[in-house]
Amino acid sequence: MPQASRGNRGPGAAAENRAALVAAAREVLADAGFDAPLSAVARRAGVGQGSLYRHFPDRLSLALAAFAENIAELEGAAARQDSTLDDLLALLTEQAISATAFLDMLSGHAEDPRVAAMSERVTAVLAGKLPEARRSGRYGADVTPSDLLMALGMVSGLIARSPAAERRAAAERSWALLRQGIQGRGTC
Amino acid sequence: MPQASRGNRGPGAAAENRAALVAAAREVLADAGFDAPLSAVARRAGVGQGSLYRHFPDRLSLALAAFAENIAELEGAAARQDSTLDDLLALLTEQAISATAFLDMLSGHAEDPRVAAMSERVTAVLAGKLPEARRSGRYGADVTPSDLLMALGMVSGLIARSPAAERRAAAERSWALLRQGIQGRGTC
Amino acid sequence: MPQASRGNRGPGAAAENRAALVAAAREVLADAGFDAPLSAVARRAGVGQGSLYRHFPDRLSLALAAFAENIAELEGAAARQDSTLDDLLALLTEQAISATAFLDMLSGHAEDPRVAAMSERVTAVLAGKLPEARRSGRYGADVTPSDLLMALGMVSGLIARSPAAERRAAAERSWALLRQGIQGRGTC
Amino acid sequence: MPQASRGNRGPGAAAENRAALVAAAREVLADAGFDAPLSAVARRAGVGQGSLYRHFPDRLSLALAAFAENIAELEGAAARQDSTLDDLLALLTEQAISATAFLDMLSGHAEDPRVAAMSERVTAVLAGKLPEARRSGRYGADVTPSDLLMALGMVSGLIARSPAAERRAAAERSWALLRQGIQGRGTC
DNA sequence: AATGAATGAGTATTCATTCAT
DNA sequence: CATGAATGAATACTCATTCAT
Repeated sequence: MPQASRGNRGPGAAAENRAALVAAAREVLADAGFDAPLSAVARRAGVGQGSLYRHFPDRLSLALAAFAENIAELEGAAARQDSTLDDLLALLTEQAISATAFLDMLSGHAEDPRVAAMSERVTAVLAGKLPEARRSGRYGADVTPSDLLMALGMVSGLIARSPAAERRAAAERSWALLRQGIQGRGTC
Repeated sequence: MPQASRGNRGPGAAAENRAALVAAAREVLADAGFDAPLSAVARRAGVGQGSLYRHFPDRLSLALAAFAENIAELEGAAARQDSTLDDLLALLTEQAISATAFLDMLSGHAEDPRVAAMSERVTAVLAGKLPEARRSGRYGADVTPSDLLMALGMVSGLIARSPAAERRAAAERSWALLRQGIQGRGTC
Repeated sequence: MPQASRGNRGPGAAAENRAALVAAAREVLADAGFDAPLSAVARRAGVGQGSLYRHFPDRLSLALAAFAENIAELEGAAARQDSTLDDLLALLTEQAISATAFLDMLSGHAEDPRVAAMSERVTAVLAGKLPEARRSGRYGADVTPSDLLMALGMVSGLIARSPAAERRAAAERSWALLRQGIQGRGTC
Repeated sequence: MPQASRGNRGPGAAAENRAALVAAAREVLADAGFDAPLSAVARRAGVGQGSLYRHFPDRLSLALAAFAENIAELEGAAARQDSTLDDLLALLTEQAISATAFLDMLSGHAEDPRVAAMSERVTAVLAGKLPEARRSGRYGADVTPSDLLMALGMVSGLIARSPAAERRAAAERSWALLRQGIQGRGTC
């Protein structure tokens, strides 16, 4: 819902504007995907186009800011001793369900150093929980953190193309498949 | 390479035009993805924009026609007695590598009945080879044809976001993961 | 004065539109210079933006079309047996007075092959009259057609920065200087 | 190279800011021409936009300040007894080569009284050297200081539209033409 | 008086879609 | 039924100018 123009509220509004832009970007990117019109973000933030470009000179920098919160949440979860790799993947999946654009960005712009850094943070977090997860037997010895990131990208891509109502189900089905593998467990 | 305009060749050219549009769509959608400008298709086909819309009232109907050939090829392969499920998945993966738009369409527009019908044909083909594949031990007992289609969609989504040069590698990595599963095979 | 929208008048309007665009471009470029907004041209022509871009994919192609008439007029004048080099330069000066953008384009975009071709045509026309002009004693033996084009560019540049009311006077003063030279004629 | 922001240095910084703006304007106008973005000037000066507008309410007043140094240099050169008119024109030409915007401003905004005053100073300087120059025979009896200023404007205009690498050559060719005149020297 | 952010109008360009011939 | 042009909405991006602090 576009805010009414609030006039020039001066430099003091900078932080407020930035926050409004980030919040608006979260919503707009969630709704319309990574390629959503930036003008829509400015409009929803109740902020002039110019301010958007001042704070975020390109789409990627806006998206990175919008999803910084996702990373923070993830790292926060990882910091809790009792959290497992499964928990983190579940969290990331929830994030993907509410905004596909997040993991889409990670998979789709790997060449950008800022995106690479963000991917790295995700990878690091997953890597931290992997040894224990392997011990639990739920993760194979040869699964790497990078495999997990790729899997997340695949799940996210699938979600992105599912109608909103079916996203959770799609996520579950795809994780089930990824866990078990097509070959299934040997009958032994 | 855009065809030179062939002038107004009159009503008799209908079939020819349709074929040219389909061929052009294959190329353009492969190059520029599912969202490629339709004008580019008409241009490459050497056909007026109006004719494109007459034959194919919307993007989806054009894409369906463009990829009908993929399905035909797939069914042809399935008809050969000695072809295995692995062969068919390999073929579909090759198709995805050369034109991501194909499987993207199947995953991304499942609500359209024509797309659903096409998905159905793919599913049917896979289903036909599945029992034997299970017997070979390479596919788990609980894997459904629909799982396979979903997996294809996931692979295709991943490919779509990879730079062209890395697509084959991405496809291989993702299939490896999907086959084996994250849990790996039990040690038994 | 912007025309009211005339709706989609169909392909038959193509030539009419093109002509309207060229005419509008002549006026707009004359008024606002070579960098005038293209949207103003479309508006004045009473034509959609898209049509403008269809006919003229870039600014230069529009300007070239707009000033093709200038060249034609020049070549027409040159074709008359009794016309002199002075006449042609006077004509070009008049053209520059009514639309600086013409010669500005020739001086300022020499790298474009289409512009180069147009400059070439001007040069050729001047070259044709130069021998006789030299015999008349009004042009030095060492003056080349390219010198003349450069001189035209200088005059045009001067005109461009003069207020409209003073353009003719500026043109006259500058030609006087260029003819006579700063050193003046020796007293002999 | 843009200066790092120096923070709010308070009212005392006024003179310093002004100087920084002038210096920045010299560089930016030289690089990007008279129409360069003013924001670029403020940025390079390391000064807020507001300060720029406070010191220089419009583009012209900034440009005038920026080029005051050119005038000073010119008057300094003129003050040396052994300097000739040729020297001064050479100096002005060098100035035009390094920053077209200077003479462009003089030719293009003659209606502004401040610009007129600056032109007047240039004219006066040239006028001072003209009698002697005439005696040397290199300048005709009827050449006025105002002619010289006009010639400078023409040369500058030509330079402005030449690629940077060709500016010196263009200046030389055009001065050659202006000196000699199109008619050349009579054979007498 | 300095700062630096806010604003929004303006411009280029693209493309889906319609329509006269 | 083909043609190809017309249309205009949409979008990215830039900058001059104003203004709260």
